[in-house]
Amino acid sequence: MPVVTLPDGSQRSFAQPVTVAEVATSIGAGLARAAIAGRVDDRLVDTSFVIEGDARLAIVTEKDPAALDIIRHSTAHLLAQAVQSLFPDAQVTIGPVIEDGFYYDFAYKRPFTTEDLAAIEAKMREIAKADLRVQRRLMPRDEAVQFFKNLGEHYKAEIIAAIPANEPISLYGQGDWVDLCRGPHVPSTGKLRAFKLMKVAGAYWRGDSRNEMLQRIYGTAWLNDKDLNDYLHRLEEAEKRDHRRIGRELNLFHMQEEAPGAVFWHPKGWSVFQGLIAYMREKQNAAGYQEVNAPELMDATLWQQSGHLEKFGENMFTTRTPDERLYAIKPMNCPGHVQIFKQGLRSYRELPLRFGEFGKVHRYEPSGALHGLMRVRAFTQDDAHIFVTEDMITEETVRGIRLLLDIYKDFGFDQVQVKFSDRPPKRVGEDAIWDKAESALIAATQAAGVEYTLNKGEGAFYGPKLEFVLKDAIGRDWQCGTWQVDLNMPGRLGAHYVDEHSQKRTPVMLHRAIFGSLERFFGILLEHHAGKLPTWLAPVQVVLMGITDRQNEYLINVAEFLRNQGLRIETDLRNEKVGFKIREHTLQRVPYLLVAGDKEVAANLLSVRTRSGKDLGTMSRETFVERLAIELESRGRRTLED
RNA sequence: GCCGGCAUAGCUCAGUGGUAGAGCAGCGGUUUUGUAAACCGUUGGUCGGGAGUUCAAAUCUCUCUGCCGGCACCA
Repeated sequence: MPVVTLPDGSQRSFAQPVTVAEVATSIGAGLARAAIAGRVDDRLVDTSFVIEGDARLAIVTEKDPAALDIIRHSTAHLLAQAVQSLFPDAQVTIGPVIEDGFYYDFAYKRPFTTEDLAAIEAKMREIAKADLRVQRRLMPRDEAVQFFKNLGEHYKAEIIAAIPANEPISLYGQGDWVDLCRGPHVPSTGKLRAFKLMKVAGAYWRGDSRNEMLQRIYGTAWLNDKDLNDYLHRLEEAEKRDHRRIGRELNLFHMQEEAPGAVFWHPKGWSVFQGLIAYMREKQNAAGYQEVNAPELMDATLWQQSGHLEKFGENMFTTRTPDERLYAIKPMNCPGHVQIFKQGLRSYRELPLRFGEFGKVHRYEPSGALHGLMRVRAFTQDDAHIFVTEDMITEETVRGIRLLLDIYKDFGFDQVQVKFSDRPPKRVGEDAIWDKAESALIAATQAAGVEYTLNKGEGAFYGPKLEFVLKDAIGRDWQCGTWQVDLNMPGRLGAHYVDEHSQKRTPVMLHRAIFGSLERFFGILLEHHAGKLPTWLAPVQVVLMGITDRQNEYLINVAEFLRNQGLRIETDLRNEKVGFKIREHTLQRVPYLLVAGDKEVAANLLSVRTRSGKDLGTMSRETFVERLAIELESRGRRTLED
């Protein structure tokens, strides 16, 4: 006699065990039709789930946040059924839900083509339309292994064989097709309406590059067509933000075949790049850092000593010179900074000693990893190494974290997530040293009052690290900053200081980067702002233009004035209509367009227009400069529009 | 690195074995113009590199390079 308690507190009793679907029907036909799954005592189940005893039950409809995942999961099954219907000897493997959709990996004798994809999608619609019932059944594990082996599904059999023998396996069937799955699923394929297959790609079996490559089909699925179309629209918008496209359109930089993974900075791009460096230099100087510069090319023996050649060698560029010496191009700045530290006898009184470098490093990245500015082989780091005593780790880390978060705020990144990465499998140094380094970093992080998540085994080969992840305007995560505690490298490279008892001690080295790679940070900024860089960074801040050539003299005069105020300005005196000029400079994302016609000249004013198309009216050149100064000083927190 | 796709004018792209095209940009001219595209004319290509098949290759084959989407990698 199960008594079912509904979310509103009302209770219904039944004479015998009932299914979720039956309870829904007893409440109303509309609810029964809308039911996607059930939540029995907070556990998600199918609508066919049988409630044996007293339980709390919520009918999961589209309004429930869990509905979308269930639909995506069921759509993955629909995909697999369609593939096996069209390609019977394709084997299924796994098909999980991912952000915005799902994928399913198949083993097949040949890669799927885009034509196959269209056919598969058509088949999916056909099956969805047939509204097949989705049925769950249980099978003992060993029987399930045999069942899938008999079907020729060796991957599936392998997955099941890894499940403990006493756990029964649930199988889901729709029509004549069946798959292993934990569930829950929609009650019938007709519930799946808004979906689209996106792309095919290779993916390694079990995510291991030593294994064979499977065919992965990606799809997206939503509650309705509107959500689906919104999603497709979002993708288009994201593509318009692509930094590679903006970089070309705004003439910021280019890359070419002869220099894979390296950037040719054009004047405008380099202006922004220099702006980033100038900003960081100012912040670092104020925070007690000293800027240094170390060689890009150093003898391989030094890199052997540091451990880089052994642990990092496959990512390093080396060069053999005519005198038969082997040099390595630096992939990191730390060994160079240790050399600077080692010059002369260091005293504990000098610590903390903070060395910063805008160091250009080269790393041989796998060709398939290269991606615009986001993943390059030659890049500039805002890299610093802080030499401290063990006692200083906490205080210095607290200061460092504060500086990092402060700087991110200036760029409009208020949401920063922190990850703690502990010892990786490939590392130098004794475990006892790692124990010490990890606990010191955790203690310091806690002292800074920062929440963090654990990133197991992802530390640097010489020490644990904190990673700072920024969220951009369209919700994507970007790992930028890093803070690392290193109890290994200084000792390996023979760095010492003399303590208050005249004892030689090995310093602790804290590695730090805030932008990370300036190239990458530049790319993130471009995408975050969709090319509309804040005025303080914009390569051209103001363009002056006239209506006819009668205003030229006036404009040249104003231009000189603005330039003398330190603004980056251009004049556009071309024989073009003002609408045409406005269009061009707006597309170039120039923050402010100043227009002068005969009226403005007569009144000694300027008509001010923003790149977002807003008309700010006319004002004098002095007022414009004054108001712009507020925007520049506040780093865009207050603009002319405010 | 692995799987797949792509590579034609500065950019975006047509061109499925038979004389390389369009729009925009550029250049020359006309136009003196009021807040997101004035008009006319015109230059521009070893069709990514190399090899092969063919009477004939942008087009078919092989190979190299790069890029794009994933996977792996991101020390």
